[in-house]
Amino acid sequence: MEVAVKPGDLLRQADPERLHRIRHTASHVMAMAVQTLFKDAKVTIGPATEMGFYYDFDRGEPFTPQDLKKIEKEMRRIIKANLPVVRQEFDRATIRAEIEKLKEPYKLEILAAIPEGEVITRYTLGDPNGDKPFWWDLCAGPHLATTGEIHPEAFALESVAGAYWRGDEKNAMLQRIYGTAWETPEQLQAYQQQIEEAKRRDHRKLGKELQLFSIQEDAGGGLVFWHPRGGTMRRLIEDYWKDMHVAAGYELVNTPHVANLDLWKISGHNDFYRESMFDTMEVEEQQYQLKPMNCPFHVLMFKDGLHSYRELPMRWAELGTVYRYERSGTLHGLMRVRGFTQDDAHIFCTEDQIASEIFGVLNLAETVLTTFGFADYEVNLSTRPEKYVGADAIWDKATQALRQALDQKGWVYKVDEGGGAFYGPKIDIKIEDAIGRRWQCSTIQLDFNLPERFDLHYVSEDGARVRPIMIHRALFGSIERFFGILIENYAGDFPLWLAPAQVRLIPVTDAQRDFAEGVAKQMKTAGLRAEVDRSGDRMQKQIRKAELEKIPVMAVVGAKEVESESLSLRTRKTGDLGVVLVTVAIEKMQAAVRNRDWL
RNA sequence: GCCGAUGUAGCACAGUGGUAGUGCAGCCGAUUCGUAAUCGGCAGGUCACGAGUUCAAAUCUCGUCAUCGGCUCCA
Repeated sequence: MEVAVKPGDLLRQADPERLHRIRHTASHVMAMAVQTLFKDAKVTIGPATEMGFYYDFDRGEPFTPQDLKKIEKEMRRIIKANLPVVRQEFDRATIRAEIEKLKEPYKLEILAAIPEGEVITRYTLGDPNGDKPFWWDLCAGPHLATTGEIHPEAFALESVAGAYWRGDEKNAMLQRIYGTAWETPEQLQAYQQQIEEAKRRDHRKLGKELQLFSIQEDAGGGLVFWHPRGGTMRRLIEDYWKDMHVAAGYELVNTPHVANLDLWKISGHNDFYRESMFDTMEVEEQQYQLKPMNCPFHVLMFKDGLHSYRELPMRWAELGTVYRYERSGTLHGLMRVRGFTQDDAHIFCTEDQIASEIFGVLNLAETVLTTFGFADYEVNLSTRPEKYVGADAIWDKATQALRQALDQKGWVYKVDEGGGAFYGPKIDIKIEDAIGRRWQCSTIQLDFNLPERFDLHYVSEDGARVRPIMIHRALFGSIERFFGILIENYAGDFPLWLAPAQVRLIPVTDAQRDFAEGVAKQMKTAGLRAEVDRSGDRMQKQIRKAELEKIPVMAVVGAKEVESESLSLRTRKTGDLGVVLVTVAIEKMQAAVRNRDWL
């Protein structure tokens, strides 16, 4: 189901610079409106965002949806009054006195945070000397020239939410009001359409409707149940993943879900990752830990035996299920859960092998992601942070190797200087879905820490014991999350090879039931997932049900079809395909599955 | 975890102090039908859970759990 007008196209026409001014000014207009209506509200900050703006207020009571309507109305009044927006420069002492007059404690904090020597500016709405309304905020700008430049029908207040002052949960909880603003009402509409589209694709909604998975209160939050249809899809995804990895020179391994806490002490996780771990459990007076990561297990396996340089690189892959404590408020469908399966792999190699191994991972990532319809990536390389372990020389060499691999791949990438983990540099890949949202899935991370902590080594050509390089990588990130992204990307309309039920056989009357069952059996033998509608409903109803279940192919069987050993095919993608022989229908579907295409 | 909202049948929702309702789905019966809903009947809920207020609680209060929108964090 394609959207008639692609909202994204309309939104891309917008001028980013002007949008920024509109939103920033809208946030000031909102703050003015709030302080007009609610005298006790203290202002804090109110920036423009990617899709709109927000402003945080300190106020005893939270705002209600009714308040938002009032605020919107007041904003329209301010816009219609067409107040001038004036930038004024101030010296620190004068502006401090002005802020003190207004009794705005947060603004004083903001002022104190402005470095010496920087120009201090305020923006006023309205004329300070006239009798028109007047309001101002300490702000770097930029803004529109007048409030009237905001189109009164191209903005909307969206929601209220709590937010911490300066994003720190130790600070006071402020009341944030989110809004959106655009150049034209058409753009606003397109934006709202896009939100509707995202809602339509919501994996939580589709997951329930299509009976793919559930998360059950009785079991606890963040724990996923894969129902038969979702389970079928997971099997397909995992089988594909395994085949690709074996083909790419990986070996598949399996490791336990719990281990002695001592292991996590050696790995360091018990210190720096404790707050994300489930509590320990006691077994025969020993402490055991549910695993939050797979890496220490693979390290232990590497340690179990002496390795020659001739064995390297060793590539060990595992669909490893890990458990992490996530705070209840952060759980979100499949995207953020407490138990999930990483498509993990660890590569142990020599320093000289880094570049070629990374290149191999990039190629594999591209192959795998493209298969699921993701061909556009945003790639980031993160380099050495302030605090780190490992020698400078190896950091430099490794970072250089990552660059070399990316250049060889020919991918455009951004460098996040100092954004790497303390134990090594990394490459992150974000994929873009069908409606332009970006998701971080793949990550490739060098680790100079674990080999050191576990004292890993291999025997080199000259008989010396050498520390191997450890590369940690995941392509999907987590199967659960990737599945959620897949559902939203395809809006539940999966390509034939992934669809949990590929073809629904629809007998026109009960007289065709046996024939349909026979065809279904034939299809199953041919490796297709076929089902017969045994409800006895009218054909129209059967078609409707299959459409709502988003089954890609419907095969209607009436008296004529039985007579000619054929099927009347109808697909979700292209509609009526006409009558074809059963054998031909099977071949067509098999071909579509092979090509990972729709029918 | 924090701020706010929500939790009624498998699903979508109505019900604001007086014994719990509608549609779809399910089951039974009739219908045997040609590309998105045939008709009739039946059954299904200690109103998330626990406490309290009240003669009386889905409805009011408190607590717990879960979900939703954010904050923070992240696969």
